[in-house]
Parts: sequence; structure tokens; C-alpha cells
Amino acid sequence: MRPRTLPFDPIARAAELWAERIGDSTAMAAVTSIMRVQQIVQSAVDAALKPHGLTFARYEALVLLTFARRGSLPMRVMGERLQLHPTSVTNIVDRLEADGLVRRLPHPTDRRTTLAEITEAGRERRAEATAAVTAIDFGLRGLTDRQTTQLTDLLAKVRKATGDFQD
Amino acid sequence: MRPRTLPFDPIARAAELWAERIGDSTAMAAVTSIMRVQQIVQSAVDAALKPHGLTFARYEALVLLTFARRGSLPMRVMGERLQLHPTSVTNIVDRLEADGLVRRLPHPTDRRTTLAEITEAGRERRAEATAAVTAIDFGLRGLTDRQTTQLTDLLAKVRKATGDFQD
DNA sequence: CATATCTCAGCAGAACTGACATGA
DNA sequence: CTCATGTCAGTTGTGCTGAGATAT
Repeated sequence: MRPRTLPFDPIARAAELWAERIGDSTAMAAVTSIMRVQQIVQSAVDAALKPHGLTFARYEALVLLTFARRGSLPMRVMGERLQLHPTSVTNIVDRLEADGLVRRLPHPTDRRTTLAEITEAGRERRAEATAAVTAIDFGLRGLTDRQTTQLTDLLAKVRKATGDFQD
Repeated sequence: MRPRTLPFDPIARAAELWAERIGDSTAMAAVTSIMRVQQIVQSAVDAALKPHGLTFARYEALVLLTFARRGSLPMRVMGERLQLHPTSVTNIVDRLEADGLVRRLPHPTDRRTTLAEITEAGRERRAEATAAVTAIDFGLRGLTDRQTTQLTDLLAKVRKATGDFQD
């Protein structure tokens, strides 16, 4: 029961008022836009994944394991790649394991470490879920491929500048 | 205790593997980037606001009321502008009211409606909080003003295409 | 009568803190 | 001893559903 669509751009209006009464609105407008678009794509993607029993976070974890050479990764590494708190990794793997999409294995040499390995059912579920999210373009609409790439590049600059990664 | 920075761009790497093994990675890379950058700016902004006893959602509500002509708006309107569920508006106004930053008033003509009005303390708190978030550019780094505007414009296309607003 | 506005109780998912057991 | 890894308990902030009270 979300509010109906507004007849004007609420962020553009807020930015105008901000510029008149507070100061430079450039960063404020961008950040508010990021927040809003994240909400939009998050809810679109989650809706597409719901029939498959996944959230976006769990889906990302499945994709990551699909790409891993042996279909398994230490949980710590999953946390690094997905930028998740250790307890969040535990939680996500718990739920994937409860659904039989992933299984925990001891690390062969480091007995502190637990590996999460994708199961055959997990690979199938990942493929179905991928069909669902690609069918809606991950909730992203209104951009050409070139603009989408431009968006990704701009966001990469932010990620890099904030220490998300080096290279 | 977030994981340390990676020596490569995890999204770029995921996009490569995706392109090799699944298909077009354009939308996937953009959406994953949006999710990550949203996390980054959200946590930067929340950290800046925490000493002032505000979250970003509550800060946005204060800003909205600051801009309102009489410093008050019907709660329904707040929900529309901030794209919040009615119960979320109730929750946010509850907390702001408990801190004395906002007060509830009856609507003069429509007795179903409750107005939320910013208090003097609320205006002061809003100003302090604004100083805190602008000091860190809302957590946004690595972009020129021109690029920031470009980012806002690209995101506006998405918002418009997904029915966030018309105009 | 139907519709609109707001509130409440309860739940889910995510992220955090602090503490802890185990092992390198 | 230290540090790393993973788990657990508990808290917080947010968003949702479903129900209901009140008013249009």
C-alpha cells in the first residue's frame, strides 16, 4: 500500500528548496536519489525472488558460490566479497542450508574455517532465480545500455574513493 | 568490524564471470553497484547523525518539515513525499515527538488528519545535523560536481521510469 | 454505505554489539 | 600468548500485514 505517484519530482523540489535556504544541494540530491533508487530496485528484485524463496542477499551468496572454482568458499571470504558482517554471513548461510541450497563443510587444512558449498539444488535454484531477475532487468528501467554502464562507472568511482576496494 | 578493502573491484570481477557464464551483465553490475553505494552512504550518514540522535529517515522528515510553509504537514503527505509506509510515518513521528523535535496537532478542518509540526528544538537539531552531514558531503566521495549531477540525472530517469513520479 | 487517515500489534529481514569457543 | 574464525544472544531500525478506531 505504497503512496501513489507524485505529479512532480520530490527530490528535485527538495533540492530547489535546499539550494534556496541551506546551500549547495549537489551531494544531497545525489545521495537522496541513491537511497530512493536502491529502495525501488531492492523491492522489485525481492518481489521477483520471493516465489523462489530467496532474498537478494541470499541470491547474491548463491551467485558467488556458483562462480567459485569448487563451488565453495570460506565464510570469511564470502563476507569480504559481499561486504557482509560475519554474523550476517552466518545468518544467510543458516537459511540457505535450511533450504538445502548450501551445505557447510570443514576446511581441509584450517580447522577454524567453515566452507559453504553450493548444492545441486542450490545451482538449480540459482538458475531459476536468475531467470526471474533478468526478466525484470533487476528492476532497472529507463536507461539505455550506455547510460547503465555510465551509472556503474560513476558508482565505481564512489566505491573506490570510499575505500570499498583498491586497484 | 567490516571486512578490509579488497585489492580488486568485486563487482567488476562478478560482472566478468557473469558475462562469461550467464549473459549480459549490464543491469546486474549497475544494480549491485547501487546496492553497495547505498550501503556506503547510508552508514556514513547514519554515523554522522548518530551523535545528534537522528537516523537518515528521521533527518529527512525534519528537513521536509523545515521546508513546509507553516512548519507542519499532514502525516499522509509526509509519507507521500518521503515514500514511506503509513506505519513508518507513525513510527518516525513517534520517535521525533518523544525527543521533542516534532509535535502532533489536529488538522484544523479534517479531523481524521494529524499534522506533524517541527518545534524550535527540532529546527535547531536539524541545523546541527545538517552541518554534520554536509561536512562529510553526505558520504559521497570521488565525484566532481558535474559527475554528481550526472549521477542524479541518471537516477532520476530510473525513478521516473519506475513510476516514482510523473512530470 | 464506501473511503480516507492514523494507530496498534505482530512479524520478517538485515545489521550491529559483545561475548565466547575453538584453533592457528 | 596473540590473533583469526565462526557462532550465539540480544538490540536496533525499517518495512510490511492485518486489524481496528475515527472521520469524511
